[in-house]
Amino acid sequence: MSNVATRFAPSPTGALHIGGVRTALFNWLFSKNQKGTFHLRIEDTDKERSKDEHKIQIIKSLKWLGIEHDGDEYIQSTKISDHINVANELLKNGNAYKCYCSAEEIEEQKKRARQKKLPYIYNRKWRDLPESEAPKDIRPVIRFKSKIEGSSILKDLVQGDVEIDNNTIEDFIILRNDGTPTYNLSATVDDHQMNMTHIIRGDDHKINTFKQMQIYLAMNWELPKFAHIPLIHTIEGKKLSKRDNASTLDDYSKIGVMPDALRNYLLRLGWSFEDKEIFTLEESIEHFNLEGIGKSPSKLDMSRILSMNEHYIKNIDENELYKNLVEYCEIYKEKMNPAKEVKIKSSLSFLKNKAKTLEDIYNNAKYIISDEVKFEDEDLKLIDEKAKKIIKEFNNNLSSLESLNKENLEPIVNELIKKYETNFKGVGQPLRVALTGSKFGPGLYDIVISLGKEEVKKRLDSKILA
RNA sequence: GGUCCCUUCGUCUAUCGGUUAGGACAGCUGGUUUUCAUCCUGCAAAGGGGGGUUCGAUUCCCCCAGGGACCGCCA
Repeated sequence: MSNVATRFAPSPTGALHIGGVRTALFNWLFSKNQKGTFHLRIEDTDKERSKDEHKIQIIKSLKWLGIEHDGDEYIQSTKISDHINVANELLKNGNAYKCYCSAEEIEEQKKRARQKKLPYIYNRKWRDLPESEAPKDIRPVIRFKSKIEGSSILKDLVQGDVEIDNNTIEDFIILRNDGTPTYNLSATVDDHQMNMTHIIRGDDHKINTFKQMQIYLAMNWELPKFAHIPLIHTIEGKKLSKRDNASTLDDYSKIGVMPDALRNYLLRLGWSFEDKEIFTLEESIEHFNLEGIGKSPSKLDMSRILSMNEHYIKNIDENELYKNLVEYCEIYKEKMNPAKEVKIKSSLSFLKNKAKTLEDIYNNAKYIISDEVKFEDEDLKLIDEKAKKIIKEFNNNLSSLESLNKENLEPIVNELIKKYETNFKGVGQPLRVALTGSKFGPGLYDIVISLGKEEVKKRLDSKILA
């Protein structure tokens, strides 16, 4: 095992976001490719918004996708005293200072900056003021003494060298006036304590990285390597946010996108390996690298997700597909009766032909899953007097058959077509509706054969068709 | 507004100075077909603009334009 260690650090404030899923995937793949470890850190220090149920949901979602973290999850809120200790140490070694500015004073500065159309940056008032001048009635925050002169370079594994003037980074707060640490401090201390070697995260963290690098430097800690991956955009080209629909993992699982398909789609969103499109889990681990990550943001494309899913539906082992279907139905539709397993499994070959999602397969298979045929008024209209005769005659002709197969069903249907001077649709559609309650669905012969002679007769004998 | 990042078919992308700019999804033809699909043919579709460097730029450099991210005592 190498010493490569990566992490995914979500805050448990909601359902797992699709952008977060991809970040987790990239971190996980990179560590696995490097024979390293992947860790999960729960950043639950925002007590207001953090919920245990979200944490559980996040872990479950990652597992659903095939991502499991090594070791226990690291709970940030349990490490707060460590963060505070580091803040005090920074205070002691002169890399941080107490700032006694009131909230009003800061607000005033921001307002003035806005008016002058200048960027707001804290004016570093207390950076050099002596403690003796501190007002008694204000509890100070602790600010990091950020570099003013020169510039810093981030050697980013995806973006290359990024240089920024140090004076554009303000003296950011590391400890609030209630004594709690802020994000940049906590994240840095945690990453160091967790011995992270590679920080792979969204582009939106780049400025944070410049702040965090300074903390590493001030503490004399070894710097991890950073890789900032471009964000996922909506079709309009904006950062995908929780407010956008179809932005969480659940949005996809609930319509019947399979984990492997989503994993494969996300893998290829912003990453490529030659012209290869389809990657098994093993292949993705084998080939994943940071070099293959593109620099430009990419848009989420539903039709690609669906066609990827369709590809998996058509190509994976049918036992595997059935497992996915059962799991899906249990969560989002209805629990499948185990007695139907054989029938559904053997019908999968044609049920899946018309499906882009597990939901489609479920809909196609409804006539098997449910013993009762429900009719829509609209469809019932198709069953006119002529249709009833056809159905009856078909039903009678069935009796003479030893077994059901396409070869012996076809002549019966063809004869009916001739006799009633119609086309296949004229015979097939009423029969399909009679047997399944729907105009759409698998081919007629597939339906009849899969139902079996007895069940077909039972359904065609229904009073509603008489 | 400041800082930083990005820019190849509608979308995801390949190309690491010389290609008829390739693939995939979507789209559109045609064929098979038993509705809807599947499947198979084929077609159409791209280097934001302007300067350099070079015998030669999508590729290297600069400028512009457009888009994006960040600018919390949230994470």
